[in-house]
Amino acid sequence: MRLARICCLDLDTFFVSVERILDPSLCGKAVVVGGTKWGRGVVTSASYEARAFGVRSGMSIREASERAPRAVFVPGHHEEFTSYSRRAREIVERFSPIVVAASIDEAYLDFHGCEALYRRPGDADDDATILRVARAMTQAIADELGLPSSAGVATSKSTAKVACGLAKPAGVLLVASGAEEALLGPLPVRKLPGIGPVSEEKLARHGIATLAELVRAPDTVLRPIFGAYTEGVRRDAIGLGHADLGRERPAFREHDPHGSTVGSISNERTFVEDGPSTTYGILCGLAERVCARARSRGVRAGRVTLRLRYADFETITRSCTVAPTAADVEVHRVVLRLYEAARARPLGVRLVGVALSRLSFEGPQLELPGFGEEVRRDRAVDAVREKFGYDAVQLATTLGRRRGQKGSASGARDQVDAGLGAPPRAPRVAR
DNA sequence: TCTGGGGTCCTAGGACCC
DNA sequence: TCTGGGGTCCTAGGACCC
Repeated sequence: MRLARICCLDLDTFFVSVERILDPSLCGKAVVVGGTKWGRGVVTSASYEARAFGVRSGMSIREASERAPRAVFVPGHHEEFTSYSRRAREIVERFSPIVVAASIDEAYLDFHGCEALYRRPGDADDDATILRVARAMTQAIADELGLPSSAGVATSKSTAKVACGLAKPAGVLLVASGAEEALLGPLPVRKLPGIGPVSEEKLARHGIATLAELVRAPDTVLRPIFGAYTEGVRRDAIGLGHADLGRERPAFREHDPHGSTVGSISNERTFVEDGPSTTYGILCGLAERVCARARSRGVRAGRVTLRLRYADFETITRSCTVAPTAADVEVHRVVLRLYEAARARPLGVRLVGVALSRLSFEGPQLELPGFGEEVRRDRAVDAVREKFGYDAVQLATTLGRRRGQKGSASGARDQVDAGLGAPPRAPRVAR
Protein backbone atom coordinates (compact mmCIF):
# COMPACT_ATOMS: atom_id res chain seq x y z
CA MET A 1 0.00 0.00 0.00
CA ARG A 2 1.47 3.30 -1.08
CA LEU A 3 1.13 6.07 1.48
CA ALA A 4 1.64 9.81 1.15
CA ARG A 5 4.72 9.98 3.37
CA ILE A 6 7.38 11.53 1.11
CA CYS A 7 7.80 15.22 1.70
CA CYS A 8 9.51 17.85 -0.43
CA LEU A 9 10.48 20.95 1.53
CA ASP A 10 11.54 24.05 -0.37
CA LEU A 11 12.57 27.46 0.95
CA ASP A 12 10.59 30.09 -0.99
CA THR A 13 12.67 32.58 -3.02
CA PHE A 14 15.46 31.54 -0.66
CA PHE A 15 18.19 34.03 -1.60
CA VAL A 16 15.72 36.92 -1.64
CA SER A 17 14.35 35.86 1.76
CA VAL A 18 17.84 35.82 3.29
CA GLU A 19 18.64 39.22 1.81
CA ARG A 20 15.45 40.55 3.39
CA ILE A 21 16.53 39.27 6.80
CA LEU A 22 19.87 41.03 6.37
CA ASP A 23 18.20 44.20 5.10
CA PRO A 24 14.53 44.48 6.14
CA SER A 25 14.05 47.53 3.91
CA LEU A 26 13.91 45.05 0.99
CA CYS A 27 10.64 43.61 2.28
CA GLY A 28 7.70 44.31 -0.02
CA LYS A 29 9.97 45.48 -2.84
CA ALA A 30 10.86 43.89 -6.15
CA VAL A 31 14.23 42.26 -5.37
CA VAL A 32 16.53 40.46 -7.78
CA VAL A 33 19.53 38.47 -6.54
CA GLY A 34 22.31 37.65 -8.97
CA GLY A 35 25.27 39.73 -10.00
CA THR A 36 25.43 43.43 -10.55
CA LYS A 37 22.91 45.32 -12.60
CA TRP A 38 25.14 45.81 -15.65
CA GLY A 39 27.32 42.73 -15.44
CA ARG A 40 27.09 39.49 -17.38
CA GLY A 41 25.28 37.63 -14.66
CA VAL A 42 21.88 36.01 -14.57
CA VAL A 43 19.05 36.09 -12.05
CA THR A 44 19.45 33.44 -9.35
CA SER A 45 16.40 34.45 -7.34
CA ALA A 46 13.59 36.96 -7.82
CA SER A 47 10.96 38.10 -5.33
CA TYR A 48 7.32 37.65 -6.22
CA GLU A 49 7.10 41.42 -6.70
CA ALA A 50 9.86 41.17 -9.33
CA ARG A 51 8.21 38.12 -10.93
CA ALA A 52 5.10 40.23 -11.45
CA PHE A 53 7.19 42.19 -13.99
CA GLY A 54 8.12 38.98 -15.80
CA VAL A 55 11.50 38.47 -14.15
CA ARG A 56 12.47 34.77 -13.97
CA SER A 57 15.49 33.00 -12.57
CA GLY A 58 18.04 32.19 -15.24
CA MET A 59 17.19 35.36 -17.14
CA SER A 60 20.09 37.73 -17.84
CA ILE A 61 20.39 40.61 -15.40
CA ARG A 62 20.20 42.94 -18.36
CA GLU A 63 16.79 41.67 -19.42
CA ALA A 64 15.59 41.64 -15.82
CA SER A 65 16.58 45.28 -15.40
CA GLU A 66 14.67 46.16 -18.56
CA ARG A 67 11.55 44.40 -17.31
CA ALA A 68 11.80 45.69 -13.75
CA PRO A 69 13.93 48.86 -13.90
CA ARG A 70 12.96 49.90 -10.39
CA ALA A 71 13.78 46.57 -8.78
CA VAL A 72 16.59 46.36 -6.24
CA PHE A 73 19.50 44.30 -7.63
CA VAL A 74 21.82 42.65 -5.11
CA PRO A 75 24.75 40.29 -5.74
CA GLY A 76 23.92 38.14 -2.72
CA HIS A 77 25.67 37.15 0.50
CA HIS A 78 26.63 33.58 -0.30
CA GLU A 79 28.16 32.65 3.05
CA GLU A 80 24.86 33.69 4.64
CA PHE A 81 22.95 31.50 2.21
CA THR A 82 25.06 28.51 3.24
CA SER A 83 24.62 29.32 6.91
CA TYR A 84 20.82 29.68 6.71
CA SER A 85 20.59 26.53 4.61
CA ARG A 86 22.44 24.58 7.29
CA ARG A 87 20.23 25.97 10.05
CA ALA A 88 17.08 25.12 8.08
CA ARG A 89 18.36 21.60 7.68
CA GLU A 90 18.89 21.29 11.43
CA ILE A 91 15.26 22.23 11.98
CA VAL A 92 14.03 19.81 9.31
CA GLU A 93 16.02 16.97 10.87
CA ARG A 94 14.00 17.32 14.05
CA PHE A 95 10.90 16.16 12.16
CA SER A 96 12.17 13.00 10.47
CA PRO A 97 15.28 10.83 10.81
CA ILE A 98 15.47 10.47 7.03
CA VAL A 99 16.40 13.73 5.33
CA VAL A 100 18.18 14.12 2.01
CA ALA A 101 19.29 17.59 0.94
CA ALA A 102 18.71 18.09 -2.78
CA SER A 103 20.15 21.58 -3.04
CA ILE A 104 20.86 24.63 -0.93
CA ASP A 105 17.13 25.38 -0.60
CA GLU A 106 15.44 22.01 -1.03
CA ALA A 107 15.25 18.78 0.95
CA TYR A 108 13.27 15.56 0.94
CA LEU A 109 11.99 13.79 4.05
CA ASP A 110 10.56 10.33 4.57
CA PHE A 111 7.73 10.17 7.14
CA HIS A 112 7.06 6.44 6.75
CA GLY A 113 6.66 4.98 10.22
CA CYS A 114 6.42 8.37 11.92
CA GLU A 115 2.61 8.38 12.18
CA ALA A 116 2.40 6.84 15.64
CA LEU A 117 4.93 9.27 17.00
CA TYR A 118 2.95 12.31 15.89
CA ARG A 119 -0.64 11.04 16.07
CA ARG A 120 -3.07 13.18 18.10
CA PRO A 121 -6.71 12.58 19.10
CA GLY A 122 -7.97 15.35 16.84
CA ASP A 123 -6.39 13.96 13.64
CA ALA A 124 -8.91 12.55 11.19
CA ASP A 125 -6.43 9.96 9.90
CA ASP A 126 -2.70 9.40 9.43
CA ASP A 127 -2.60 11.64 6.36
CA ALA A 128 -4.02 14.45 8.49
CA THR A 129 -1.31 13.79 11.06
CA ILE A 130 1.48 14.05 8.49
CA LEU A 131 -0.08 17.16 6.95
CA ARG A 132 -0.16 18.78 10.37
CA VAL A 133 3.50 17.85 10.96
CA ALA A 134 4.54 19.30 7.60
CA ARG A 135 2.75 22.56 8.51
CA ALA A 136 4.49 22.58 11.88
CA MET A 137 7.83 22.18 10.11
CA THR A 138 7.35 25.16 7.78
CA GLN A 139 6.07 27.13 10.77
CA ALA A 140 9.19 26.26 12.77
CA ILE A 141 11.41 27.47 9.92
CA ALA A 142 9.42 30.71 9.78
CA ASP A 143 9.48 31.21 13.56
CA GLU A 144 13.12 30.35 14.17
CA LEU A 145 14.78 31.68 11.02
CA GLY A 146 12.25 34.08 9.55
CA LEU A 147 12.28 32.16 6.26
CA PRO A 148 9.12 31.31 4.29
CA SER A 149 8.94 27.75 2.94
CA SER A 150 6.54 25.35 1.27
CA ALA A 151 6.03 21.61 1.44
CA GLY A 152 4.47 18.93 -0.70
CA VAL A 153 3.63 15.46 0.63
CA ALA A 154 2.83 12.53 -1.64
CA THR A 155 3.49 8.85 -2.29
CA SER A 156 6.55 9.54 -4.49
CA LYS A 157 9.42 11.97 -4.62
CA SER A 158 8.37 13.33 -8.00
CA THR A 159 4.74 13.97 -7.00
CA ALA A 160 5.86 15.51 -3.71
CA LYS A 161 7.97 17.99 -5.64
CA VAL A 162 5.13 18.87 -7.98
CA ALA A 163 2.84 19.32 -4.97
CA CYS A 164 5.39 21.57 -3.31
CA GLY A 165 5.49 23.75 -6.41
CA LEU A 166 1.70 23.97 -6.41
CA ALA A 167 1.68 24.85 -2.70
CA LYS A 168 3.92 27.91 -3.11
CA PRO A 169 4.18 30.44 -1.69
CA ALA A 170 4.23 29.46 1.97
CA GLY A 171 1.80 26.58 1.57
CA VAL A 172 1.58 22.88 2.32
CA LEU A 173 -0.16 20.38 0.06
CA LEU A 174 -0.70 16.66 0.64
CA VAL A 175 -1.68 14.47 -2.31
CA ALA A 176 -3.38 11.40 -0.89
CA SER A 177 -2.64 7.96 -2.26
CA GLY A 178 -4.85 7.40 -5.29
CA ALA A 179 -5.34 11.11 -6.02
CA GLU A 180 -2.09 11.53 -7.95
CA GLU A 181 -3.27 10.94 -11.48
CA ALA A 182 -6.19 13.37 -11.15
CA LEU A 183 -3.83 16.04 -9.88
CA LEU A 184 -1.01 15.47 -12.38
CA GLY A 185 -2.98 14.71 -15.55
CA PRO A 186 -4.12 18.25 -16.44
CA LEU A 187 -0.72 19.82 -15.69
CA PRO A 188 1.61 20.97 -18.48
CA VAL A 189 4.38 18.42 -19.11
CA ARG A 190 6.97 21.01 -18.05
CA LYS A 191 5.75 20.75 -14.45
CA LEU A 192 7.19 17.25 -14.11
CA PRO A 193 10.76 17.19 -12.76
CA GLY A 194 13.01 15.92 -15.54
CA ILE A 195 11.09 17.52 -18.38
CA GLY A 196 12.87 20.67 -19.50
CA PRO A 197 12.44 23.07 -22.40
CA VAL A 198 13.91 20.69 -24.99
CA SER A 199 11.68 17.74 -24.12
CA GLU A 200 8.70 20.07 -23.82
CA GLU A 201 9.28 21.30 -27.36
CA LYS A 202 9.73 17.77 -28.74
CA LEU A 203 6.52 16.63 -27.05
CA ALA A 204 4.67 19.66 -28.39
CA ARG A 205 5.60 18.58 -31.91
CA HIS A 206 3.64 15.40 -31.24
CA GLY A 207 0.71 17.40 -29.92
CA ILE A 208 1.49 16.43 -26.32
CA ALA A 209 0.99 19.30 -23.87
CA THR A 210 -0.28 17.73 -20.66
CA LEU A 211 0.85 14.85 -18.49
CA ALA A 212 -2.37 12.96 -19.26
CA GLU A 213 -1.50 13.16 -22.96
CA LEU A 214 2.06 12.06 -22.24
CA VAL A 215 0.85 8.99 -20.38
CA ARG A 216 -1.28 7.96 -23.37
CA ALA A 217 1.55 8.46 -25.89
CA PRO A 218 3.06 5.28 -27.39
CA ASP A 219 6.59 4.15 -26.68
CA THR A 220 7.61 4.94 -30.24
CA VAL A 221 7.06 8.62 -29.43
CA LEU A 222 8.50 8.73 -25.92
CA ARG A 223 11.54 6.48 -26.36
CA PRO A 224 13.43 8.81 -28.75
CA ILE A 225 12.79 11.73 -26.40
CA PHE A 226 13.50 10.18 -23.01
CA GLY A 227 15.68 7.18 -23.79
CA ALA A 228 16.48 5.26 -20.62
CA TYR A 229 14.18 7.56 -18.63
CA THR A 230 11.05 6.59 -20.57
CA GLU A 231 9.58 4.17 -18.05
CA GLY A 232 10.49 6.44 -15.13
CA VAL A 233 8.86 9.46 -16.78
CA ARG A 234 5.74 7.45 -17.49
CA ARG A 235 5.48 6.30 -13.88
CA ASP A 236 6.20 9.78 -12.52
CA ALA A 237 3.50 11.21 -14.79
CA ILE A 238 0.81 9.06 -13.15
CA GLY A 239 2.25 9.45 -9.67
CA LEU A 240 3.70 5.96 -9.36
CA GLY A 241 7.35 6.96 -9.24
CA HIS A 242 9.93 5.99 -6.65
CA ALA A 243 9.27 6.58 -2.99
CA ASP A 244 12.93 6.32 -2.01
CA LEU A 245 14.78 9.57 -1.62
CA GLY A 246 17.83 8.58 -3.61
CA ARG A 247 21.39 9.51 -2.92
CA GLU A 248 22.43 12.75 -1.37
CA ARG A 249 24.65 14.75 -3.67
CA PRO A 250 28.31 14.49 -2.69
CA ALA A 251 28.53 18.20 -1.97
CA PHE A 252 25.99 17.79 0.81
CA ARG A 253 27.29 14.46 2.04
CA GLU A 254 29.65 13.73 4.86
CA HIS A 255 32.72 11.68 3.99
CA ASP A 256 31.49 8.43 2.57
CA PRO A 257 34.09 5.96 1.34
CA HIS A 258 31.38 3.83 -0.26
CA GLY A 259 30.29 6.56 -2.65
CA SER A 260 33.87 7.10 -3.64
CA THR A 261 33.58 7.17 -7.40
CA VAL A 262 30.63 9.53 -7.74
CA GLY A 263 30.64 13.25 -7.86
CA SER A 264 32.69 15.99 -9.44
CA ILE A 265 34.21 19.29 -8.45
CA SER A 266 34.24 22.15 -10.88
CA ASN A 267 34.94 25.85 -11.07
CA GLU A 268 34.35 28.11 -14.04
CA ARG A 269 34.59 31.80 -14.83
CA THR A 270 32.96 33.99 -17.40
CA PHE A 271 35.11 36.95 -18.38
CA VAL A 272 33.76 40.45 -18.22
CA GLU A 273 35.02 40.88 -21.77
CA ASP A 274 35.72 38.18 -24.31
CA GLY A 275 39.18 36.93 -25.03
CA PRO A 276 41.34 38.19 -22.17
CA SER A 277 45.04 37.70 -22.58
CA THR A 278 45.19 36.41 -19.02
CA THR A 279 43.42 33.13 -19.74
CA TYR A 280 46.40 31.08 -18.58
CA GLY A 281 46.42 32.77 -15.22
CA ILE A 282 42.70 32.26 -14.80
CA LEU A 283 43.00 28.59 -15.74
CA CYS A 284 45.72 28.07 -13.16
CA GLY A 285 43.61 29.83 -10.53
CA LEU A 286 40.66 27.55 -11.35
CA ALA A 287 42.88 24.46 -11.25
CA GLU A 288 44.22 25.50 -7.85
CA ARG A 289 40.75 26.10 -6.48
CA VAL A 290 39.32 22.73 -7.53
CA CYS A 291 42.44 20.97 -6.21
CA ALA A 292 42.12 22.73 -2.86
CA ARG A 293 38.46 21.71 -2.65
CA ALA A 294 39.33 18.11 -3.55
CA ARG A 295 42.01 18.00 -0.84
CA SER A 296 39.64 19.46 1.72
CA ARG A 297 37.16 16.68 0.88
CA GLY A 298 39.92 14.09 1.03
CA VAL A 299 39.48 12.98 -2.59
CA ARG A 300 41.64 12.71 -5.67
CA ALA A 301 40.51 12.99 -9.27
CA GLY A 302 40.92 10.37 -11.98
CA ARG A 303 39.76 12.74 -14.68
CA VAL A 304 40.41 16.37 -15.51
CA THR A 305 38.11 18.32 -17.82
CA LEU A 306 38.61 21.70 -19.45
CA ARG A 307 35.58 23.66 -20.58
CA LEU A 308 35.83 26.51 -23.01
CA ARG A 309 33.10 28.77 -24.31
CA TYR A 310 33.69 30.97 -27.34
CA ALA A 311 32.24 34.43 -27.84
CA ASP A 312 29.48 32.95 -30.02
CA PHE A 313 28.56 30.66 -27.10
CA GLU A 314 29.77 27.45 -28.70
CA THR A 315 30.95 25.37 -25.78
CA ILE A 316 33.45 22.55 -25.97
CA THR A 317 34.95 20.24 -23.37
CA ARG A 318 38.21 18.37 -23.45
CA SER A 319 39.01 15.80 -20.85
CA CYS A 320 41.73 13.42 -19.94
CA THR A 321 42.06 10.40 -17.68
CA VAL A 322 44.85 10.76 -15.13
CA ALA A 323 46.36 8.79 -12.29
CA PRO A 324 44.39 9.92 -9.21
CA THR A 325 45.67 13.30 -8.11
CA ALA A 326 44.77 16.44 -6.19
CA ALA A 327 48.14 18.13 -6.70
CA ASP A 328 48.06 21.66 -8.09
CA VAL A 329 51.02 21.27 -10.44
CA GLU A 330 49.70 18.07 -11.97
CA VAL A 331 46.31 19.54 -12.72
CA HIS A 332 47.92 22.76 -14.03
CA ARG A 333 49.93 20.72 -16.48
CA VAL A 334 46.94 18.76 -17.74
CA VAL A 335 44.67 21.79 -18.00
CA LEU A 336 47.18 23.85 -19.96
CA ARG A 337 47.89 20.94 -22.28
CA LEU A 338 44.16 20.48 -22.92
CA TYR A 339 43.80 24.22 -23.53
CA GLU A 340 46.63 24.23 -26.07
CA ALA A 341 45.01 21.35 -27.93
CA ALA A 342 41.45 22.67 -27.68
CA ARG A 343 41.77 26.27 -28.78
CA ALA A 344 41.19 25.90 -32.47
CA ARG A 345 39.00 28.86 -33.36
CA PRO A 346 40.38 32.40 -33.76
CA LEU A 347 37.49 33.70 -31.70
CA GLY A 348 37.33 35.39 -28.32
CA VAL A 349 36.81 33.16 -25.30
CA ARG A 350 34.08 34.14 -22.84
CA LEU A 351 34.36 31.33 -20.30
CA VAL A 352 36.85 28.79 -19.10
CA GLY A 353 36.27 26.06 -16.54
CA VAL A 354 38.09 23.20 -14.87
CA ALA A 355 36.40 20.10 -13.49
CA LEU A 356 37.67 17.14 -11.51
CA SER A 357 35.71 13.91 -11.68
CA ARG A 358 36.02 10.17 -11.03
CA LEU A 359 36.79 11.11 -7.50
CA SER A 360 38.23 8.52 -5.18
CA PHE A 361 39.05 8.79 -1.53
CA GLU A 362 42.70 9.21 -0.70
CA GLY A 363 44.29 5.93 0.14
CA PRO A 364 47.78 5.58 1.56
CA GLN A 365 50.09 7.98 -0.27
CA LEU A 366 51.99 6.43 -3.13
CA GLU A 367 55.73 6.59 -2.85
CA LEU A 368 56.36 7.99 -6.30
CA PRO A 369 59.34 10.25 -6.93
CA GLY A 370 58.38 13.86 -6.30
CA PHE A 371 54.82 13.00 -5.40
CA GLY A 372 55.22 13.40 -1.69
CA GLU A 373 56.88 16.76 -2.14
CA GLU A 374 54.01 18.13 -4.19
CA VAL A 375 51.48 16.93 -1.68
CA ARG A 376 53.43 18.42 1.22
CA ARG A 377 53.62 21.75 -0.58
CA ASP A 378 49.90 21.77 -1.32
CA ARG A 379 49.13 20.86 2.27
CA ALA A 380 51.30 23.72 3.52
CA VAL A 381 49.40 26.10 1.25
CA ASP A 382 46.08 24.67 2.45
CA ALA A 383 47.15 25.28 6.05
CA VAL A 384 47.99 28.92 5.38
CA ARG A 385 44.66 29.38 3.60
CA GLU A 386 42.86 27.74 6.48
CA LYS A 387 44.23 30.44 8.74
CA PHE A 388 44.31 33.52 6.54
CA GLY A 389 41.77 32.84 3.82
CA TYR A 390 42.02 31.45 0.31
CA ASP A 391 43.65 34.52 -1.21
CA ALA A 392 46.48 34.56 1.31
CA VAL A 393 48.57 32.39 -1.01
CA GLN A 394 48.56 32.58 -4.78
CA LEU A 395 50.46 31.05 -7.64
CA ALA A 396 52.71 33.61 -9.33
CA THR A 397 50.75 33.37 -12.59
CA THR A 398 47.45 33.86 -10.83
CA LEU A 399 48.85 36.88 -9.03
CA GLY A 400 49.94 38.37 -12.35
CA ARG A 401 46.33 38.37 -13.44
CA ARG A 402 45.20 39.99 -10.22
CA ARG A 403 47.73 42.77 -10.55
CA GLY A 404 46.25 43.45 -13.97
CA GLN A 405 49.38 42.55 -15.94
CA LYS A 406 48.51 42.34 -19.59
CA GLY A 407 51.18 40.18 -21.19
CA SER A 408 50.61 37.80 -24.08
CA ALA A 409 49.14 34.37 -23.57
CA SER A 410 52.46 32.72 -24.32
CA GLY A 411 54.16 35.00 -21.84
CA ALA A 412 51.74 33.84 -19.22
CA ARG A 413 52.48 30.26 -20.06
CA ASP A 414 56.19 30.86 -19.70
CA GLN A 415 55.55 32.05 -16.18
CA VAL A 416 53.66 28.86 -15.43
CA ASP A 417 56.33 26.63 -16.87
CA ALA A 418 58.95 28.49 -14.91
CA GLY A 419 56.85 27.95 -11.83
CA LEU A 420 56.68 24.20 -12.17
CA GLY A 421 60.35 23.51 -11.50
CA ALA A 422 61.02 25.72 -8.56
CA PRO A 423 58.50 25.99 -5.72
CA PRO A 424 55.85 27.92 -7.65
CA ARG A 425 54.42 30.12 -4.98
CA ALA A 426 55.41 33.36 -3.43
CA PRO A 427 53.52 33.07 -0.13
CA ARG A 428 51.81 36.30 0.63
CA VAL A 429 49.96 36.78 3.84
CA ALA A 430 47.10 39.15 3.38
CA ARG A 431 47.34 42.30 5.47
C1' DT B 1 25.23 45.19 -22.89
C1' DC B 2 22.63 38.11 -24.54
C1' DT B 3 22.81 33.85 -21.99
C1' DG B 4 26.26 32.25 -14.15
C1' DG B 5 28.01 28.53 -11.70
C1' DG B 6 27.43 24.41 -9.24
C1' DG B 7 26.14 19.80 -10.19
C1' DT B 8 23.91 14.70 -12.11
C1' DC B 9 22.99 11.45 -15.57
C1' DC B 10 22.57 9.51 -20.35
C1' DT B 11 24.07 8.76 -25.24
C1' DA B 12 26.93 7.61 -28.89
C1' DG B 13 31.08 6.68 -31.50
C1' DG B 14 35.64 4.84 -31.62
C1' DA B 15 39.50 2.21 -29.68
C1' DC B 16 40.86 -1.93 -28.02
C1' DC B 17 40.68 -6.68 -26.49
C1' DC B 18 39.35 -11.45 -26.72
C1' DT C 1 40.24 -11.15 -48.42
C1' DC C 2 35.33 -7.35 -46.18
C1' DT C 3 35.45 -9.11 -41.76
C1' DG C 4 31.76 -11.73 -36.53
C1' DG C 5 30.44 -10.36 -32.11
C1' DG C 6 30.59 -8.97 -27.38
C1' DG C 7 32.39 -6.18 -23.68
C1' DT C 8 34.58 -2.25 -21.72
C1' DC C 9 36.92 2.06 -21.53
C1' DC C 10 37.56 6.71 -23.21
C1' DT C 11 35.86 10.93 -24.84
C1' DA C 12 32.57 14.72 -26.25
C1' DG C 13 28.23 16.48 -26.05
C1' DG C 14 23.77 17.47 -24.24
C1' DA C 15 19.44 17.63 -21.19
C1' DC C 16 18.14 18.87 -16.84
C1' DC C 17 18.07 20.81 -11.95
C1' DC C 18 18.71 24.62 -8.53
